[in-house]
Amino acid sequence: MKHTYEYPRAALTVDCVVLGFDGGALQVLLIRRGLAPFKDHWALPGGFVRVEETLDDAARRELEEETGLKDLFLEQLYTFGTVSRDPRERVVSVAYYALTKPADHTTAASTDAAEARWFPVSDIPPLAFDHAEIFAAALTRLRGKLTYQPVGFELLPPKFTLTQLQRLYESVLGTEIDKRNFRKKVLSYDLLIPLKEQHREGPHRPAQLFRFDPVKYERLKKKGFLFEI
Amino acid sequence: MKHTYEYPRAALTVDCVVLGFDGGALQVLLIRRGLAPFKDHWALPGGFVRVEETLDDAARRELEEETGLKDLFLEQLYTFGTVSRDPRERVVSVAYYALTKPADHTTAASTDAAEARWFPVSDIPPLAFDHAEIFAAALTRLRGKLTYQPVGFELLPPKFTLTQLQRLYESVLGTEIDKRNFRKKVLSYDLLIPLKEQHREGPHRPAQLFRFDPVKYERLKKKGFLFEI
DNA sequence: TTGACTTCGTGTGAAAAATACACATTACTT
DNA sequence: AAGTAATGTGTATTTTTCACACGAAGTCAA
Repeated sequence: MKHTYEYPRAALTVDCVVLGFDGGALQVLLIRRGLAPFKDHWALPGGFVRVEETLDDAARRELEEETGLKDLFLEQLYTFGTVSRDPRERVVSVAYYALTKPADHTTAASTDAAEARWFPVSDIPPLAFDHAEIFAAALTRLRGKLTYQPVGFELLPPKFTLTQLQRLYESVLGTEIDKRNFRKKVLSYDLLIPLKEQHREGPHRPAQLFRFDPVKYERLKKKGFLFEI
Repeated sequence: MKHTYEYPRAALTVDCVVLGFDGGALQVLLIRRGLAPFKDHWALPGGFVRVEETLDDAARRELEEETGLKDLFLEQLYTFGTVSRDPRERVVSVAYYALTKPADHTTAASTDAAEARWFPVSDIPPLAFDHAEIFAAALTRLRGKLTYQPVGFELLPPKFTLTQLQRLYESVLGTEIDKRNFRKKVLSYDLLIPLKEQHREGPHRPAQLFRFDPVKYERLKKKGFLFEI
């Protein structure tokens, strides 16, 4: 069936920058394109927006179809509308970025329709279309967001140690942070709940596990609270 | 001429939230719709994106066509893609927000194709489509941006007094700021150049005029500088 | 069992930044 | 010349940020 309009229309797509943290470095999930243009190049997962679904729905659908990931933190980033960003025709892409917890990673790896792979953000291959630009925007956004909103927890498992949290901040922001000052600060917000469990690993003192308290955060946010590191 | 595609496509529009400051309150520029749907309702200026122009270009073109404003600070805000936001058909709108200096205001008033009017943001009429939501997003963005980037100058004339700048911050952020502390802080950034002129008005001491130094700001920004109030 | 090793967990003092606060100055008006 | 109205300025206090070192708890191997 054909669809006809009085004026030419751009095609509308969504593209997702999926970020994860493996404990050491920030990673991004890329898929290898099976079709032209940019066949066999690495690209961000994404695809066309259907006419009866919202943009958010489209992003979640494409993400699940192409990577198997679902129920993750997802936020609109920016809309890219350069005229020739797609060599075939005018395509406007609404970019999203998503944050995944390590538990989700395996899910992603298993559901391999097209090839999907994690790359450390410091070392990614050339990307199709203007995806390098979109990726850079996502990274900038994450860095900005991390310093004034508690999104870091989206990248960690539900139970985590303060050292893991600090490593995450250090590796995303590219800075070194003093351990005592960092702990003092994050604990002062009273948003981390110490669990009865400890994290044992290696021949050394085990670490206290915490979980994030999103309910308390929502309450604080309504009063105009900012989570700053 | 007709344009046919294999799958149905959403129409793509831009909408602009144009904000101005008249010295007392923040204002938004609205136009009255001449056509259905929402005929005679107030709405944000905007219109369809042409297939051969970028999103930014479309926003600037529509703004000039509908309000006569050009060369203003313009930034993409968010893309609104709810399925039924337009009762006619699927329309996805890329929203922008723009900041105007008072000098531009008159230009806007004169170029009256459709009726355009400034409204204080605290008292706007019911808006067409989901424009109230877009407007709210723009206001939130401006408030956020004002506190960590020097965008306030985009809302003031090229030469302004520190009191005018303070009034702007107070009225956008909805807070009262101590005069001495405010002046100390903004001057400490060394981004305001005192002019040889003074602003005389009324039976009282005249005020020193300043202008913003965007060149110095760009230099500082590259070194990772944040303008915080 | 003891000592070596490794990461965890904690407090204080100094420096910098944010905040609270009041009055003389300058011009215009009558 | 006196009244009025907004401009312009400094200091003391509190809060926040920053720099910095060592004992505790566990594993492993001799």
